[in-house]
Amino acid sequence: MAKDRKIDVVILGLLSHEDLTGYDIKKRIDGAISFFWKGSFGSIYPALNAMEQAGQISKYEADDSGSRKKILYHITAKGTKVLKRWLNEEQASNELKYETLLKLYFGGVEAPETTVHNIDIFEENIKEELEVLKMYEKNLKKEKDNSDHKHFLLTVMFGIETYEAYLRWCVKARKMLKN
Amino acid sequence: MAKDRKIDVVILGLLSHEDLTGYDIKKRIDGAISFFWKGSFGSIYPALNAMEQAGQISKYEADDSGSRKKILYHITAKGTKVLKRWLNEEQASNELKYETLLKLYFGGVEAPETTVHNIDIFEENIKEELEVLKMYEKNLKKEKDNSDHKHFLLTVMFGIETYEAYLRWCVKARKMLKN
DNA sequence: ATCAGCATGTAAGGCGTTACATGATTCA
DNA sequence: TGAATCATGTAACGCCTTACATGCTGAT
Repeated sequence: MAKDRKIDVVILGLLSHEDLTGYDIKKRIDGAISFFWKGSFGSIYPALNAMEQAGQISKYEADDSGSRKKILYHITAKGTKVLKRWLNEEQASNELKYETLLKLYFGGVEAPETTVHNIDIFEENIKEELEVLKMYEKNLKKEKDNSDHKHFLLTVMFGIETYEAYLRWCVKARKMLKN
Repeated sequence: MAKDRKIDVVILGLLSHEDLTGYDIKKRIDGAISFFWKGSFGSIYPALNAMEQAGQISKYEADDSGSRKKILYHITAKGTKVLKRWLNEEQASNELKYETLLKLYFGGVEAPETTVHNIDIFEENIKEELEVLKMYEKNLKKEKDNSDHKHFLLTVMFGIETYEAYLRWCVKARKMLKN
């Protein structure tokens, strides 16, 4: 794996469940993963080529009843090893980049209403995202508990727990700003 | 401000309170801000030059009782305008990049103990950081409540609220993984 | 004397986004 | 017929980190 290119393990992780096209991978990333990780086509396709060169994944064209070209990727034994090695590494970088908090921190140079307004917007967005996560949770709880679903559910629960904490904080913060 | 270079507003925000050297700015970023924003010398010094060229900040050498060179930066009226404009922009990018959650999401390919171990490590780190935040909170609550301290306190409270949510989740998650 | 911390900066290079370019298929 | 979605990729460019380079100051 290229030193710090984490998109690699995202791809390997997704391919460990099923063969996918680059386009599929993008869709998966935009789904339940999106709240803690992002990825664009501009990073996915080059990574797929590099990883195939490195022998971590293999590609084949879908013999899908004629029609258009569609390149499916499959994880190799080498790729699985890379994925497992990463899972067993202790260090993990966890970073928050919250512009809302930055605006809050420096909010003293403007009127309190400005800060309150920024909190309102943040709250709106979080409420929307929370709804989405709760929908994911509902769907995951319906399914029979195989090992993978349990893991997916845990990340969703993480999201719900933290977003609810955010919302509690919004209420407190507004109260404090209005004295 | 260069289109997406957010370090600019961090610098402007810090300079809106007091004149600082590049080195000071780095220290401030590594303090209470660090849990929701990062910045290195390699981004700070070039940004300072660019912003001075743009007239958002001005520099002068400290006439500080002889001794070594020390360049202090001061925010200009133009810089203040940029800062305020940013504070009043509605859009704000808030992103989480949590490798721990990625490892959790793909944890199904390894033994549950691996995932539990990753959660343990995460929990340890959060506990440590929570202690630091609580110390900040204690200090901020001691100080007389001027407008700035209120804003600083709110970001710290955000951190505490979310970190406590993380810790609650850790307990739940471990329980679920051990059945 | 030596080491940690103060202080400023540059260079290389990686990562990733946005925008562009292209074209097929499906559905209304 | 036209729009949305499927599908693959490239190019330009910007941001930022890491590592390097340099030297002073203050404390032990």
